[in-house]
Amino acid sequence: MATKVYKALADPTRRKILQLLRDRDMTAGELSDQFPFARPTLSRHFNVLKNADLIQGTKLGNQIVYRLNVSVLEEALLAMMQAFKVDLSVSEADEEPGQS
Amino acid sequence: MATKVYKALADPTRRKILQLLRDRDMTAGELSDQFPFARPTLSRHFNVLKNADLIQGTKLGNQIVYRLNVSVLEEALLAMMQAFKVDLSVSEADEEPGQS
DNA sequence: ATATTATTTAGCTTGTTAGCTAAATAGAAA
DNA sequence: TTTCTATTTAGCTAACAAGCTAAATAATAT
Repeated sequence: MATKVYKALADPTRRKILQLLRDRDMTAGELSDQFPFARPTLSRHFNVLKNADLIQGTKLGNQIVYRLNVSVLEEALLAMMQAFKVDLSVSEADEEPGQS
Repeated sequence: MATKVYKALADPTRRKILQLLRDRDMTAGELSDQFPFARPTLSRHFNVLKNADLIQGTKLGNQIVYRLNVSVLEEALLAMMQAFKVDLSVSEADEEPGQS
């Protein structure tokens, strides 16, 4: 997975944007209203997320509707787990056999 | 989960350190030898990872042995998945019922 | 005590990031 | 066409991050 994704996730504002989009598509303005920052600031955050391919924007008349790229996010997290060899499977049936 | 962890993961050098420690504990020097950077640079990376509680260092005589905090890493990734409502469970048995 | 080795801390430099305001673009409404 | 609204782009500043070298610390070996 690209460093771009990790970098994109490193900012709390961007993480919250992703979480908001997890629930529904939102326009740039709607998203911006959730934050205490100026619009251009949010606009740049959108751009970072777009460059990481985590969201995509579609022009709809006057405004831009942003949508989460769910599959990209999922694959990113999966790749992360593989990179660190973290196994989050459910069953804990068998213990590692040790000398006892 | 704290922003510290996300920030710590945002740097490729630090990610590689974690991966190396995934296999075995290593001294600061051993780790440094894997990278084309000066020791003090690596030292600061160790510190960032320590502050995120992802690794821990133990003085052993002359040197410092770094060890991965596996459980912290695992919980971090789990929290990440929950934060983004990503479900990586195995079964894909049932499809979402759609109008057809 | 002195020197050697391993590591960190301090201080500097350069590049990046995240905030801001002002200006540009683009579509919708009048 | 003029105005209004939504959003982005441009350009600025301050803070942060990551690299470096030189110096400090701490343990080991001579």
